[in-house]
Parts: sequence; structure tokens; C-alpha cells
Amino acid sequence: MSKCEQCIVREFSSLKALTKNELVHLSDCKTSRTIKKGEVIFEEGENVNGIYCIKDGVCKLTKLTPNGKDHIVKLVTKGELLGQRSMISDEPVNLSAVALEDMQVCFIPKTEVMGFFDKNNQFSMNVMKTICGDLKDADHHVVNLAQKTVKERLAETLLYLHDTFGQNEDNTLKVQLSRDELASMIGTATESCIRLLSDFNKLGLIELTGKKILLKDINKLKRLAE
Amino acid sequence: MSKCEQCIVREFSSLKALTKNELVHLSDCKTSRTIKKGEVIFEEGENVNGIYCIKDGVCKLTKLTPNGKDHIVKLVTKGELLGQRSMISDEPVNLSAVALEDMQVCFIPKTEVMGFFDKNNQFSMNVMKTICGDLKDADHHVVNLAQKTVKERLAETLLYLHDTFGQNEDNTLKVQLSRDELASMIGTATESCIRLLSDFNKLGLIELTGKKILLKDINKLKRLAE
DNA sequence: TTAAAAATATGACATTTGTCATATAAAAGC
DNA sequence: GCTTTTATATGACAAATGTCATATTTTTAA
Repeated sequence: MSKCEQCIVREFSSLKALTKNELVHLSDCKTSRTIKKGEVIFEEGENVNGIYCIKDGVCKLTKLTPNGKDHIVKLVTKGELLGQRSMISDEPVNLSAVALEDMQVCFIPKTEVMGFFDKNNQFSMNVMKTICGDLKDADHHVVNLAQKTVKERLAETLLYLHDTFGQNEDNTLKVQLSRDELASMIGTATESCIRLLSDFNKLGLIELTGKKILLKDINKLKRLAE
Repeated sequence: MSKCEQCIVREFSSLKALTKNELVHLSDCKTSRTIKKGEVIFEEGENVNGIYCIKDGVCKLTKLTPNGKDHIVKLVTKGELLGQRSMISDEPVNLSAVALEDMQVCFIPKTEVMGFFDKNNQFSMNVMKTICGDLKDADHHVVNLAQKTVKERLAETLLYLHDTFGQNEDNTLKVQLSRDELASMIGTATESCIRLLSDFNKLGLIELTGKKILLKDINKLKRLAE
């Protein structure tokens, strides 16, 4: 089993506050897991009882809408933690997590993490800051959904995917979402999303090659996203 | 100056974890303030450097939209705290706070609160839980905005106002929002909001008397809100 | 108290977005 | 490889929502 000490998650997440001793301890109690693309990590309403460390891969956090579709609330990628909110609130998770690519994750049981909270103030502070960051993002998101048009939201989301998850060698977006998933991220119908992508394509803002999306004119996209 | 020990905020907020000693200390370092309806408590981008305890009244938390209007992200009422997120993130506030009625608030400087974090784990835990609750609400909010119609959102918001802030003796909603504010809460144009209120009125779901709104058929409203 | 300003209300219309139908392309399974 | 299924694409149209104009009511302030 791999040690937590050199793990990428330790480097980038709240876990960076843990001491050597705590990390050794962690290595013993964690369980590693491989998750295939499309597989569900946990489902809305489930009791998770711990947190997941994402060592590799990207997943989507979704919430069921009143009309039975999934809305993508957030994407989470390697180096980040999953399930903190529900662990702290001591509630079932309010979102489902589904892998967008093959993933490597580790699970840390709740009892373990709660121990860190008690003994390591810096760790608590880090977790708090992460959740505060999520809250700020969510506020931003709320205002965008309420006040921007679908076109603006699509442009902004494409730029977000570009900046946050990077590009392949051919400069196309690394995270590959289906049109349906992209639509569910910006909060619109799949057809509207497809149509707007076509428009962007015709305007020379992006280039579509199958599922792959290449951002050709970042500045114009930025102006479109306002 | 009033003591914190018997304050309503202590009873309902994270502060309930504070010890007698901590409360006495708090009474000394806090500053009380009266805020008139319409007055700004703090503005987006400002450095607040502490938290506000709301002893009485209700305020709106707003965020400036790209087209220069305000979007109401959240309402906060007596017993609750204000400014926790930005204090923890050590960032300027991302929302403005404006009084919807006359308010009584106390300000606690950051240094003081950070001291509680260090020494009182239960307090930290309470704050974390509050913010986690806010995050959960925000997620819910995001999905609603993305997937529900304006009509559904209006119905849901009216019910929320009813359940959260109560009614006057004549059963009208206690929190009085202008049509403009209500529109900015549900994320729509003022005219659309007014029109839908008229529709609800004609359908016998609500009754409009000037600014006052009376919910006449809660069950039908619930069905409308889905 | 009265004039001015702001909020509420409503009509007419434009624009945006969603829905349904259908075609084509790509992927999955045998 | 071929068939079946699923994803992408596009047209036609309907529904929802926004915008502008304007009337009316309410509030504010001189």
C-alpha cells in the first residue's frame, strides 16, 4: 500500500497540515480504490462516513432535479477531498459523485478525520477555508445562473474548464464532457447547448472535432462571458 | 452596555459553545450599533475584520451582477452571525449586507473570534457546521435556479419567506420586500415578478394589499413550487 | 399640503430558451 | 462486420421571459 506522505493529495489539500506521525497513522487506516469512468463513488442521500482523497482523475458532483435529471454542481479533481461537508454536518451527502475518467481514490474513515480536528488546529482551519472557498464559489455560481444568459454561461464554463483542468497536446479541453453533461452544468437543455456550441464554432470561437473542444479565441470568449 | 450572556444571538448561533468566562470577555470587547432600514452594514469588497451578531432585524446579502444590478443571495435574521466566511478565508467580504428593517447588531473584532477558534473546539465545530449548512443551501439554490421556472421559484420563495420569517397579526408575510427585491431573489426581471404575483393573486393563491403579501393557499403554492 | 420621485401595474412586442421531430454520426455489443 | 443503441445535430415551433412604453399608485421630501 502506498504511503500518504508523498501523496499529491497531501500536498494540495487540507491534509498538508498533518504531522509525520499523523500521516503514518493515516497510511495504515486508509483504503485505496480504483474507480472506472462512469462509476458512482457515492450517491445523494447515502451515509458516507468519511472522506475521499482524489489521487487521480476527475469526478462530477451532481444533484437530482425535481424533473428527474441530474444537475452538475461542481467538478472535483486530483489533489482534492470529497465528502467533507456531509461529514462535518453529520448528514447524508447531498450530492452524488460520479467518475468522469478512471480514478484513484483513498477513503479515510470519519473517526480518523475527527481525531485530526481535535488535535490539529491548523488542519481544522484548512478544512474551514476550503469549505469557505466552496461557499464563495457557490455564491458566484448562484448569481451567474440567476443573471446571465445561457450563452454567457456556456462561454464562462468553457473558460473555466480550460483554466482549471488544462489541455491535451492538441490544445483541446482535457476534461471531456458530453453535450448533455455540459448542458447540465450550465443549466440548460441539451439541444440549446449543442446549438450554441455550433454557433461558437461558426463564429470561430471554438473548434469541434467529435467530442473534443478546442478554444480558438479565448479573448472573444472572455468578452462573451462578460 | 448589555451583556452577551443573555443575548438571543448566543442562544441560537455558534456562540452557544462559549463558556461564561469567554462571554464576559466578549461583553467587554464587542461594540453595539443600531442600523436603520436601508442602511449598509458592509459592502462587497470591504475588509470587515470581525463578525456581526444580529440581535434584532433582518438584512439582505447581495452581490453585484455583471449588468450592475444587485442579486439577493440570502436573507439573514436575528440570532445569526454575519461575516464568518470572509473572516475565515481572510478575504474581503464577497457580499454586501443591507438592512431590510431597523436592526440591532454587535460587532466582534476578528482577533477575539480567532482566539475562540484556538481554545474552544466546540465553537470551531459550530462555525463549521453553520458554513456547511450555508453551502448545502447554496447547492440547493443553484439547482433551483438552473432547473426551475420563474413561477416555481416565486412560489418556493414565498413559502420560504413564510416559513422562515413568520407572519404579522393579519397573516401577511413579516419580511417586506419590494417587488424589485423579490425579483432579485428569484433571479428575474421586476416586471415578470409583478406579473406573476398578479397571476397568483387572480388564482387565489395569494392576496396583495399594497406591499403586503398574504399566502392564502399554501398547499397549492407548494404544488406549484414542486 | 403639494409637487416630485419612486414603486407598482399592465400592455405590446422581441428575444431567449425549451420541446418535439427527425436526421446523421458515433459508439457499443454481438 | 453488422446491428442496435446512444450521442450529436438541426429545423420548426411553442412557451417562457425580458424589454420598453406608459399608466397608476404610493412614497418622499420640500
